Amino acid sequence: PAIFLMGPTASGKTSVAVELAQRLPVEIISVDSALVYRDMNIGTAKPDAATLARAPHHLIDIIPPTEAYSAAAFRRDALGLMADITAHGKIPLLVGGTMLYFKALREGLSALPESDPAVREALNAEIGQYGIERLYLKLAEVDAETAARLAPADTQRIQRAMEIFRITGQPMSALLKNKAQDELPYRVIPIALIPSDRAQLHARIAVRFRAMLQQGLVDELCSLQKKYPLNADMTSMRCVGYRQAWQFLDGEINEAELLETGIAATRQLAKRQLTWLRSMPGNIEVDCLAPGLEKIVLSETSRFMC
RNA sequence: GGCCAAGUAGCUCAGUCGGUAGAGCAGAGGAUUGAAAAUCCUUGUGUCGGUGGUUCGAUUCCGCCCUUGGCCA
Repeated sequence: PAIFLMGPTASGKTSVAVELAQRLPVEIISVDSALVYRDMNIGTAKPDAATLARAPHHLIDIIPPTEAYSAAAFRRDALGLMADITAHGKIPLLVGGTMLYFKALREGLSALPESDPAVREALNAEIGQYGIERLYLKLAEVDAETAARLAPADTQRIQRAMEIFRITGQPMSALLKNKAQDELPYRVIPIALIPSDRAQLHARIAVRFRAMLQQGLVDELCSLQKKYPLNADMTSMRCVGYRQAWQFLDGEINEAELLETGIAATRQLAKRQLTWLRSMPGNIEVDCLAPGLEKIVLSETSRFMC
């Protein structure tokens, strides 16, 4: 078996995972595109050292904020770890909020080329000079099917589709047709933490973001900027909280706006995560606001493992 | 106490030369294949502060009242 523990930001995933780790023969793998970054602790709500000592997490602090991770890299890393964990007679417990990673792990990815920094750079320059409209028209010439599927303003996906074409000489839509049927060799127990009351989740998010600012989120970003050659376009710096803190340091927004936009961005993240969860059938849903959440998840998990 | 300004969507505001109103943000729903905490798509009825008056018709014009700023006493 493999346990998937999925939930939006601020739903209490970590405390549930730690509780499970004390009661069951599991090993935790983080499924989170932000926790992979070293030295980004406050804004990512990374479990603290004491928690990590009690319940070690794989795939945390694995790359510097100057690098990029990906769904494919996650799938590769997670499969390797799951094999090791299983070989030692333990059960992998995958915990996190990056639903694309869960999906990639479970359903596999098509044989597409990985991103190429040089091509991406060239495309960025083109977009900067001529705008995304022109790139979209170019995409329509070489891959009408993908262009029809994408919104003309969806910069990131248009850029990726063009990147694939330039690297392989083939349209993305053609490559997607030979879908890799990588059946995940585990019996998945998918548990989704869903709040029964959105307003309560929002309240939690506000409290938590305020606390992050008090803990020194802005200072943390300053140290990051000193330690690494960062810029605002990097994946790590687009993370919720860091992006707004960067704008604050640049003087684009004031402190009140930092608080407001940071909280709003977190709420929007939670909403998108919930949309993902709704679109994934078969999840065992648990109300993350229920008292005794850890115990509920524990009993659900035990029930499905037998 | 007097004068001036403002009171319109959860917030910031626009607008209606009188025919019951619309942007941005927030919120909600959706998409999601190597950047995904990303990137997009869809979605706007609210006693137009209250109350009288003028009018076929008032959120719009007029009177009074209330609230909030500012200025003068």
